[in-house]
Amino acid sequence: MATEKVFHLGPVRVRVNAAGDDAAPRQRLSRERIVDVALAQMKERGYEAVSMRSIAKDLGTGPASLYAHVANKDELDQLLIDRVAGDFPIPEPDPERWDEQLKQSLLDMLTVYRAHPGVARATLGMIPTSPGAMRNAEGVMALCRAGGIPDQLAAWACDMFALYMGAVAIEEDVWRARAAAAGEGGEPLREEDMVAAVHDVFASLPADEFPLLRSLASVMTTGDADDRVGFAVDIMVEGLKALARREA
Amino acid sequence: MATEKVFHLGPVRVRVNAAGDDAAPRQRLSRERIVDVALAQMKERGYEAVSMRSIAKDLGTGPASLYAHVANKDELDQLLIDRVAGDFPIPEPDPERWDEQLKQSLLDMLTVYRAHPGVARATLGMIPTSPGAMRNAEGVMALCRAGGIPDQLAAWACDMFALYMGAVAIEEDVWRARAAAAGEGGEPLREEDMVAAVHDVFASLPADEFPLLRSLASVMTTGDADDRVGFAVDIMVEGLKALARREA
DNA sequence: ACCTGAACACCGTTCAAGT
DNA sequence: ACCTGAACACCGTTCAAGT
Repeated sequence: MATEKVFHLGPVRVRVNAAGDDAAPRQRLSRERIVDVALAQMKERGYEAVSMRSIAKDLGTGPASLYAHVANKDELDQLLIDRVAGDFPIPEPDPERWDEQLKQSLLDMLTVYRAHPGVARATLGMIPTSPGAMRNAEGVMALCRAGGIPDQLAAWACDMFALYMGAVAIEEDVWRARAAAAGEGGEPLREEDMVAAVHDVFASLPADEFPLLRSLASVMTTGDADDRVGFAVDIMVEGLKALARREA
Repeated sequence: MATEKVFHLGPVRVRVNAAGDDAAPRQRLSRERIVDVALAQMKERGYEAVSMRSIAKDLGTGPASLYAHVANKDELDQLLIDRVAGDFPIPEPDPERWDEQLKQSLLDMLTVYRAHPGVARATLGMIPTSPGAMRNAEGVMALCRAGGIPDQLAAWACDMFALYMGAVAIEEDVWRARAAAAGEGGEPLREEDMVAAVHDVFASLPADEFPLLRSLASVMTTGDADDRVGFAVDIMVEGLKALARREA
């Protein structure tokens, strides 16, 4: 509609992205702009809220227009992953402290996911062939080599690491979305309230059938997300070392 | 419509579930029957394919009718989990072989999920307060106690185990759904073909940026689902033992 | 109390038509 | 080649009305 050839319409030159545009900046569409909008919407309102239609609306067009640039929503999800996975940092392996480096790499994965809420959900069931995911896997394999981990163990560990860290990110995402949805018609529910609620569920379990959970209610609900993830990362890396020792 | 009071309509007694009914057995609705149909549909066609509407159709009614028995789809998902989680077997802890028992328990979780395809998807982001999940957690805690694992480690391990095993089940589910969808208009794609495809992706990576993945293409794609899960279970339990030793 | 039809506000995707 | 409007076949949920 608005082409670049329209000049001299009045006293001022018409600019395509004039500030008065009602949230519909008419540039040419592109995969890049579609991905930009999708990521922005996910960050703002969560994975579920992003649709072909919502993206199109923010771009000032209809959903059909997107299909000239992406085959379908699966491909769009793949593009989001590609974009985000490029942020994974990979360290130079140091045989003296490869295990600490590996733990840090895993935590970095989560940091990247957290910086792009919603994207982790798109990874479920995707075979991770994106360049970013590949670089990450190459980095993990290199660290394992530096630590003398047999290749087969390292390969399977790669798979496990990606699946677990992705699952954590997805779970956090679902939680955030739920909390936001609950807060839509009132104040958003606070994390400590939910923890307290879970604690009470444990504490009020029947003592005969659930003696441990009941008496350990506090222990079961101790620690925040970072504590739990830190523990899981420890378990995975220490477990990997233990298996490698056993194999040798 | 069809009530139990309709007798003597002809030579034979009218039975509510007469074989001639066109897939619409009109009994009274109930949470139980709704859950039955939902599970059956998930097993048949995967999580994505079951909706309030598809369930209602199989029950011979409209979607609105379901809302007299379940508050919404989230609650229905919770009911599915409750039903399935009841199948988790829990062993009597034996301090001599608690670790092997724990590994078996984790594999059992996956077996139950596999017997009810789609249900694992419903667990994402649910706080596992269902009786079945509770029994499972109690069982894991008891095994950890038998193994002398400190309570706090055991509690966090519970969380990690559930998240990882759920993630595996979900991933398998997504894969199955994708394979089935691809096979809708042709032959369903075989597992070995997909593995071969992934192998080729690794093998054709640029050698300068991905030396390890490229040369280890075979190692990266070795092993079936059970190999990978068995390895992960080993890592988690051995890692837990290692952390417990370090703490002592 | 339980069930229903019709409606509301959404989806992803396709397709003929426009420029 | 790129974009569009309109349509198709779906969603979850609500609500007034029926029995």
